Amino acid sequence: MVTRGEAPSLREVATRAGVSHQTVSRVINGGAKVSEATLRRVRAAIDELGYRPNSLARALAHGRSQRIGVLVGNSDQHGPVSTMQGLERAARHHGYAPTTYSFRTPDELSAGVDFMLGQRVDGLAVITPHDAALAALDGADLPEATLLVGAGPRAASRLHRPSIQIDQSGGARVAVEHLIGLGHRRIAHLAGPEDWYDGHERRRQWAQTLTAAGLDATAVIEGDWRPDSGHAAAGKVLDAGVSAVFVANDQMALGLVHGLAEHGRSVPGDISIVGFDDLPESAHFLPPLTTVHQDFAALGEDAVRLLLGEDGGLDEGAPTDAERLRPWLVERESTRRLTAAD
Amino acid sequence: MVTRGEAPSLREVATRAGVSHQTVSRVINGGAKVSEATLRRVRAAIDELGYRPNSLARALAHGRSQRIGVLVGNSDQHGPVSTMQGLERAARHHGYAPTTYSFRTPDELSAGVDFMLGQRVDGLAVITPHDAALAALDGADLPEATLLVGAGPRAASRLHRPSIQIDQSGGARVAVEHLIGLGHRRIAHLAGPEDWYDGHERRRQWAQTLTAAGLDATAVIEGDWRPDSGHAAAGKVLDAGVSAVFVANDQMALGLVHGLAEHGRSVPGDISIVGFDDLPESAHFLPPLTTVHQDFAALGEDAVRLLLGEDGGLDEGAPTDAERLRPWLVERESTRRLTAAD
DNA sequence: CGCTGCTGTGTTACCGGTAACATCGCGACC
DNA sequence: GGTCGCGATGTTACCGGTAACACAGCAGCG
Repeated sequence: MVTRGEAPSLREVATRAGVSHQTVSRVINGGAKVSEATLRRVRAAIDELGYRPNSLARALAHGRSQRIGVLVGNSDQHGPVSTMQGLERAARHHGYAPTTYSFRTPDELSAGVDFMLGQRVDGLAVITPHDAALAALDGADLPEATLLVGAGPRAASRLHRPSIQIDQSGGARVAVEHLIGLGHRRIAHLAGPEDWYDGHERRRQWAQTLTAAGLDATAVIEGDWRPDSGHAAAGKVLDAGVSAVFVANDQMALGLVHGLAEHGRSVPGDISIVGFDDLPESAHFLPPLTTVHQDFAALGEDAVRLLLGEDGGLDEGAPTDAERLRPWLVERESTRRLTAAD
Repeated sequence: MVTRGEAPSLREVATRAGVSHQTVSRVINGGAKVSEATLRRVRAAIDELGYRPNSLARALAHGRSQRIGVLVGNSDQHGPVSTMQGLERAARHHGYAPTTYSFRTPDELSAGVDFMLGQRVDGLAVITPHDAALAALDGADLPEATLLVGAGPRAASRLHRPSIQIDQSGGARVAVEHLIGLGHRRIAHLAGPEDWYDGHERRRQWAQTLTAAGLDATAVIEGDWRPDSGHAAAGKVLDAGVSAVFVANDQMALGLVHGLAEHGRSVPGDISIVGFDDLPESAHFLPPLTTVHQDFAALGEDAVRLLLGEDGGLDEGAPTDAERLRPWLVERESTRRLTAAD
């Protein structure tokens, strides 16, 4: 059973079992009518030779590769990585092997599409909320079965492909409403880049929620998602004279807390903070961060379902399970209620 | 150039250009002798049809898939993920397409090996420092060209495959020596699980460095890498009556700082802490964490070089560039010098 | 001027599977 | 008892490339 060197082929198994190669094929694929005796002989030959079907040949022969391509951008961030992993597991669960390709620049994304086309993947998921990256897809001839993950409906309609994403604006709303509910009236936003779908949506909904509550929505500081930019924003946050900040992700929230500490301000004593993402670390920040949790595993699951359809094809009509992809607030200790004394 | 539906094959291009399919093959592979005129005609046909070589067919035909498999365990941790990404980029740079498969249990690892065998990958990298996972490989028939990444020499020799890893013990040594140099005499270790190669090595070297300095090396608390376990260890750390702790990774260090804060202790005021990994967030922890930085991109690079060899085969003789894979200390603010007053 | 050798191109077989159809043996039915 | 029908198996072609070899045309050479 242990074989070194060249892998045995189906015909070698056939010879050894004294049957035709087609019969072996029937055995490994099951279902077809094979007599009990032949079945045993073939199985024995397979074991003795350590035979393993060549999935490349199989893919070539019946035209479907049983593989999906996953292009993922900015794979140093929690969101994309988690989505990718959720998607990978879900794909495998459906009998598809994911091939991933991570890109950093629009050019690399184009190269990734080319690569996937060459690989003849049965479906393609593009995970990125970054408009500039998505722009690289404008001219490209995407596979029919392409799904945009986290890119937002605008990019989706431009590229004529479906998209799926966690409800960013719902997440932003619960975050801001939480702060309002605690009595905060002056609430800043430390935003992600405007040309990221999630950055854009969180900012938009922050403004809208404040406006709906009759509050001022002008204190916006734009960061780049990284902790350093949160750290650098501390001065501006103080200048804005707010009592609370809705930060577009946990990494920047961490940097901001750090920066505020350097200015002698404490969280939540002087300023309340709500983040977004709920990193594994966020529960142990000082103070533990109140944040918005997103279920990336569910996103990956739904993405695969949407991409493959129940019958293996891309089914545009299938509505995503919106309830399931709604993020929720995780209350910890970085926010406090404003009292009469404030 | 934009094509929908079935992708054109090499023979269709040939027909359109009025040449044989072999000539088209020569054009796309370059190198061979093709006249200027035919070259142009074929190129034109390729463009018009939007032809793209089918990499599956190619792999099948000349027996090498130009792909390497990457099996990665515990892909929720910084280390494995970073290694994987470094490896992915390096592989692509060498003209190989990585197929990744993340596993959580030993069984999934076995399934992953099977899968990769079926995919006929030219090389296989197994990224995990976890002994229990590696044990699943004992009976498996690994491809000849298999490289263990981060598994340590013991597992490597047991499986008769080369391994590569960052110098864990060197990293632990600089961390502990840093604390000793600051005047600390009672230094605990918040360890990773003993059946992880890196956990084991860091612990071993912590003990050895202390012993070499004539200090006591008995205060060990074992965690599970996650922040929660660091948080839970705070009480035990205090009971140990130490002035410093070498923590086996940054996540647990974060949890520990949090736990100590709940006990009214500050870092580095009461206790100095050194972590390991240098997460993107660690510079903004409160206090910013002194830690050991590992260069995972370089590890991935070297891994691919080792796996592919300069000539494409696995070259066991090639020594890894030890200098390059030595981690280094990043001094920040979680440690302080003990003074006469202490 | 015929042979040699090189250049450019075509032909055929093959990689390892699957699909479609052909064939064979045997029990059931009229 | 001959024919039908079906289950079990074999044969052949094909997927889309690459490899090895064949072959035509032409320049260089003795």
